[in-house]
Amino acid sequence: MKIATWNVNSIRTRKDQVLAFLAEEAPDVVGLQEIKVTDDQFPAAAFQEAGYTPVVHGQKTYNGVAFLVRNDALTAEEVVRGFPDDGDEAQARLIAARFGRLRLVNIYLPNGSEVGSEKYAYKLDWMERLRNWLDEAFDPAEPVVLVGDFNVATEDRDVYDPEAFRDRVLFSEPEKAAMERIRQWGFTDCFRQHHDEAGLYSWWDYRMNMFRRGNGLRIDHIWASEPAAAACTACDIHVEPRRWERPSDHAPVVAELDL
DNA sequence: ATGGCAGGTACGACCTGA
Repeated sequence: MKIATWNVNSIRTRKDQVLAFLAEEAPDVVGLQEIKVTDDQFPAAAFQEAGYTPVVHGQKTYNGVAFLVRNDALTAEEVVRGFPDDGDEAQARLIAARFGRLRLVNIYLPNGSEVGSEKYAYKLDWMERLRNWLDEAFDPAEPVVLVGDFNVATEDRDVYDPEAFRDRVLFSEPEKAAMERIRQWGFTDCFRQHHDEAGLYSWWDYRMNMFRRGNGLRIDHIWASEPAAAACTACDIHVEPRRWERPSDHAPVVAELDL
């Protein structure tokens, strides 16, 4: 099973790029983040024509997550949109579904804005809620995969200038500790099963030619529970789409699982 | 210390991202 995750920074703007990615990679399922549309505004017909069914948890202007599910491979069952205690006004940042034996969770973790800000507190709280919900809803002895834009870089080798980011948002100690607590639910970072090098990134700021200069962060992740991690034969960041015209600032991450 | 680029909203200037 080929699983991908991609923060597209608007599905309407990135529709053709996502279609090109589907045509090239033929993933079985893709977790999208920052679709920035309500469910009814998602360009579903174009993806259906390409053989993929969108399963959407949308929101106007900000956030929004979705799966694209290859019709001839998988069907989404037991779809979950948001945390069980989310109110009607909640930000659309989580969608989960069962695909056969596999439970797949797709998240757009809050950015946090600035250490010490209200949004930063919201981020840390959201991470704690995620861990608590994982405890309630899933069993780490089963195949569970968590994908998405985590908005946290966990190690120095995932940051182009660790000293500049030290104690700043995306790389602060409380964020890393909250991330570690989620990992301890029972996850392994699929990417680090297959790559040890520093300097492999999934996001580059649009400004200051950061991509051309090779200055990025690895904040988009595919984490797997023990049985899913044991089945992971490859995990790679696809840098090419970041070179395309009008790119997302994030690159897709792709994992192959022998499930 | 700040803004730098990009998308959305709504059509002018601001909010958010990371």
